[in-house]
Amino acid sequence: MPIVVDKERKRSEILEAAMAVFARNGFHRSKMEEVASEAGIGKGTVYEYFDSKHQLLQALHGYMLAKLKDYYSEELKDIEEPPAIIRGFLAAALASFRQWEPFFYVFCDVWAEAGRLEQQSLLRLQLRDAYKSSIGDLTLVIEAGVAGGFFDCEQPGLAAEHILACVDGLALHWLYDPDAFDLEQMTESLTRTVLRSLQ
Amino acid sequence: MPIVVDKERKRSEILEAAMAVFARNGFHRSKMEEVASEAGIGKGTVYEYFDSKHQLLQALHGYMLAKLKDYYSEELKDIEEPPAIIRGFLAAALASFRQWEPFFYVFCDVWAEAGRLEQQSLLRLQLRDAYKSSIGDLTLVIEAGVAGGFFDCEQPGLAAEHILACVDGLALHWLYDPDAFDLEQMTESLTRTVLRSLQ
DNA sequence: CTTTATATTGACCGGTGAGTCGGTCAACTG
DNA sequence: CAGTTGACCGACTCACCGGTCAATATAAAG
Repeated sequence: MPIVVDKERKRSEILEAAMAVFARNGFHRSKMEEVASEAGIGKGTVYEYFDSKHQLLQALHGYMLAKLKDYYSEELKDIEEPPAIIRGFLAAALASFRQWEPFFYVFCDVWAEAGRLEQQSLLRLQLRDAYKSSIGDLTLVIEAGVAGGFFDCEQPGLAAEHILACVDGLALHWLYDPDAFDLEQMTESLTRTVLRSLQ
Repeated sequence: MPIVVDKERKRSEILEAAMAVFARNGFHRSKMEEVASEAGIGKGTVYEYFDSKHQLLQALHGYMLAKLKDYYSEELKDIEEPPAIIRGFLAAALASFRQWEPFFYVFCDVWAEAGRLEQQSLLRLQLRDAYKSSIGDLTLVIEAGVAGGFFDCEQPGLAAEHILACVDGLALHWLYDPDAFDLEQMTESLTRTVLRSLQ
């Protein structure tokens, strides 16, 4: 057996490179050539790891979702009370805009892309699963808050959707006008608005 | 003078065709050829009216913003009380998802595109202006509500941003999972959430 | 009908970039 | 060392599409 390579490691390197390039130029303007050179390898090698440009985007999306999920788990792991979890979630979400900026550029491409694909395309399924799972988690937190007497909310599932939509919408705004966006102030005021809407 | 054509009318026809095609395929996958045939004219003619594909997108974006603005004015023109205006705005916004679906597909492309352009590019400026103007209008409504004793809100500007972000985020979700989206129920619950957050 | 100014067109050009493939080389084996 | 395997590469192919422009069509004017 010749040459032992850490396939998994190189795969990640390509994904990181793709993230940087896609975030910079947008998916459609990015060339596989550039992804390769960003990763410090030849174009042909990229095709050893991914079948096509589209499949690279899918893989990248999955990779990003997993990373984001880990990030949230880490940020929220020691928090117990529902209001504090909501507060922590919003703070983590908005903080992630700055810290993981490239993610959101790519997400925006994925959103635009996914809407045009078959209902059953992997990208769409990934998006839906991630969305449903976030909604589910948030809903549980709100329900716990209601049970604990912290909140008053008749439809926790819908409230969760509103909260998530708000965060996604703010991410969108951040992308095209980051300078007009005061993250600290926004975090504080958003927390107040959300908690107030849950009473 | 030979051949008199209604330039303005044909321009609109091309814009409507572009909207349909861009919404269907996404901006980057759309061909100028297809826009032309959708409009029932030759490719060359499109270039009599627009300098380039990118400029066509810019023009389309301006056209869409103007239409949306008219739509909102019309929907809200006879409403006086701030809570009713908020209610009407949310209803109109969500209803527009279904009614003007192609708009939002194109908006998503514009969002993804604009983030990669120069700060001073027309597309970004258009987006910013539209956003600021919507925020301004909403802020005035909230302030009027506070003055009239309907609302209690310390930072109307930020509350307005939250509301708009929520609507944009829901639009995004609608795009990739329209079936999971119950517009009527969402309108009602969103109105309740928003009004409650304003007390 | 001829002239003239304008409107329209689509064949064509040139640049581009996704994906391929034959060749190279490093590492391991016996 | 000779042989084998498979990771890596980048020059190449080829379909594609944005944009151009010479040719054509149209309609008003004379």
